[in-house]
Parts: sequence; structure tokens; C-alpha cells
Amino acid sequence: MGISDMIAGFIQAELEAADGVLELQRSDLAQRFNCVPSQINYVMSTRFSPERGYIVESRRGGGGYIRISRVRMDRQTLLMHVINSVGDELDGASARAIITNLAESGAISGESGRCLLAAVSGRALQSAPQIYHGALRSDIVKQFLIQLV
Amino acid sequence: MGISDMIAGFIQAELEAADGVLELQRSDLAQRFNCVPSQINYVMSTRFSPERGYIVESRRGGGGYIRISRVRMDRQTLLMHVINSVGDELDGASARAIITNLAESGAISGESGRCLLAAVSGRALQSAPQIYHGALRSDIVKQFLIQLV
DNA sequence: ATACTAAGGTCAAAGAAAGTCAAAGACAAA
DNA sequence: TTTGTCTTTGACTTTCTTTGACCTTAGTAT
Repeated sequence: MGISDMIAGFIQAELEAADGVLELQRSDLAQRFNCVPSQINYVMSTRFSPERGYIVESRRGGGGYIRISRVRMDRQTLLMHVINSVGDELDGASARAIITNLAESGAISGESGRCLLAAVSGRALQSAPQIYHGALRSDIVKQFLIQLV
Repeated sequence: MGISDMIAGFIQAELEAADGVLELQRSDLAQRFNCVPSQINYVMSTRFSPERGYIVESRRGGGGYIRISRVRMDRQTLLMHVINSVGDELDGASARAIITNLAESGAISGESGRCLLAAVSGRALQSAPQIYHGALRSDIVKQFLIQLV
């Protein structure tokens, strides 16, 4: 494992500990890992790009810094919205509507959609009495989607 | 027996010892067997192809590597096997074991694994009385996996 | 304002792996 | 002997990483 990977690992750990936002100094970090400062830029652009779900801001000059934030993309916002909007019970038709919607909007993959649909289908729930189905559907959908946020 | 066979044998032994996943460096291996590095590529493509049940990943550049993992069966066979082997009830620990296994072997994605795990978690099933959980887990897992075959 | 100093940014070159491909060699089957 | 298949080799390519020289921006002191 090269230096870039170690730096990336360190940052991710710190980010985890700091709950998603981290502010650091380029030269500090470079010193800590005994590398040239521009290596930090390299790590930023290859490991913490927006495509990978991070926003990196910075400022030069005295008291400068690099701020990295892990960002929940639009997708995530949408998912959270859906998760929160689903009540304690969910009937089959609504579940289908919600799930196909998510899939069509691209928030979840078609495959995930099919899997989730299957997991809340009559077949999957048949062992439990009908009265529980609404609540089960709601909980299964929520727990499933939370994994994708 | 040619060099390629020796290399293949060595790798298989190491794989055995390493329990299915092995990471090595092309140039190291080439040196050890006193051959040209591209010979390793030859061995990979002729002896460790996906048809033979292996997945080979690699990375170039500094700190590059070649990672070889053995996959038991092809995805579909494995999935069907699992689906058929799950009885009418499934306890939480077994579900976890089965699902993480599938994910580790690459038969399902890590994401799918997490989703399925979430869908059969205590949280997802809490609305139904405990006595139904076993059957629900079994049915949900089966219905979910059938979508992926 | 001006100049100094303390950040961070850019870019291209050098280095470190791995990948590709085609030619040459070995060997068994026809 | 010829033919076809499997191996071996090495020149050349592509990708990823590391390094350093030089540039820009933001405070701070005169």
C-alpha cells in the first residue's frame, strides 16, 4: 500500500470520527506522512472527488486550510425523504408505487427495486398473518432503503 | 511440467493457505520463478480465468498488485443452491452467515447484501410476533435472491 | 498602500507497476 | 514431416504514484 492510500485511509478515519466534515492543513498532513505537500492534492483529486461523494474546499494564505466533507448526494436526500414519509404501515399498492418511482428516478437501481419489491411481496410475507403485513412492509422498505443512503 | 504450471501450483497452494484470496506482485512472482513478468499474465489468463472459478483484479502503478480470488461456483448455481438449501425457517445468525458469505464470494454485491440483511433484521421484522420471524426471514431471503438469479 | 510571509494550487517529469501483443520455441498428434 | 496448440520471451504501452519547481492567494506588519 502506497503513501496515497495511507493518507486517504487516515482522512477517512478522521472523517468518520468527525462525523462527515474535516478541516486540515496541507503542510501538516504532508509532514505527518513525510511527503511533499502536493501529494495531498493528488490524494484529494483521486480519492475525494465529488464523484466519490466528497466536497473539498480550501483556502490559501495565512491560516489556510483544506476542508473535506462527505456529502450525501441528491439521491440520498430523496431516499431520506421517502424513508421519512413512509408511515408505520404500508399497503402493497403504495409500496409498489413508491419503489417503482424510486427506480424510475434512478435513486435506486432496477435490480434493487426488484429485490425490494420481492422482499415485501405477498410471497415473502405469507408466513405472517395479514394484520402484520402493513407494518412489516413499512419496516422492511425503510431498513432496506436506509442501507442505500 | 513447465514454468506456467509451477507458477499456477504455487498460486493455488498460497490461495489454499490464504483461504481463497491472495494478493501478490507480478514482478516479485516473476523473479521468484525466474521468468519474465508477462508470463504471470499468461498464467492468469490460462489458469485463473473466471471460467475456472477465479476472479483476478489488479492495479498498475506504484504499489500495484494482482489479487486472485477463488469463487466456488458460478453465481447462478451458488444462488440457486442457497435458495434451495434454506429451509422454511431461518434464524438471524444463519441469515447473517449466508448473506455475508454470498457477498464475500461475489455472488451478490456488498450493497445487495447489506440491503437484504437489513430487510431481515430485527428492526424490519419487529412488527410481527417473534414466532413468525423464522419463516419471514426464509421467505424474504428466497424471494430477494430469486430476483438476482 | 506596500511588502513580507504563510498558506494552498498547478503541472509536468520521473518512477513504479501492470498490460498487450506478436514472434519464436516446444511438443504431441496426424 | 507437417500441423496445431500450448509456452516462453521481450519490446512497447498504459495506468497510477511521487516529487519538485514555480504560481496564486490571503493575512500582517510597515
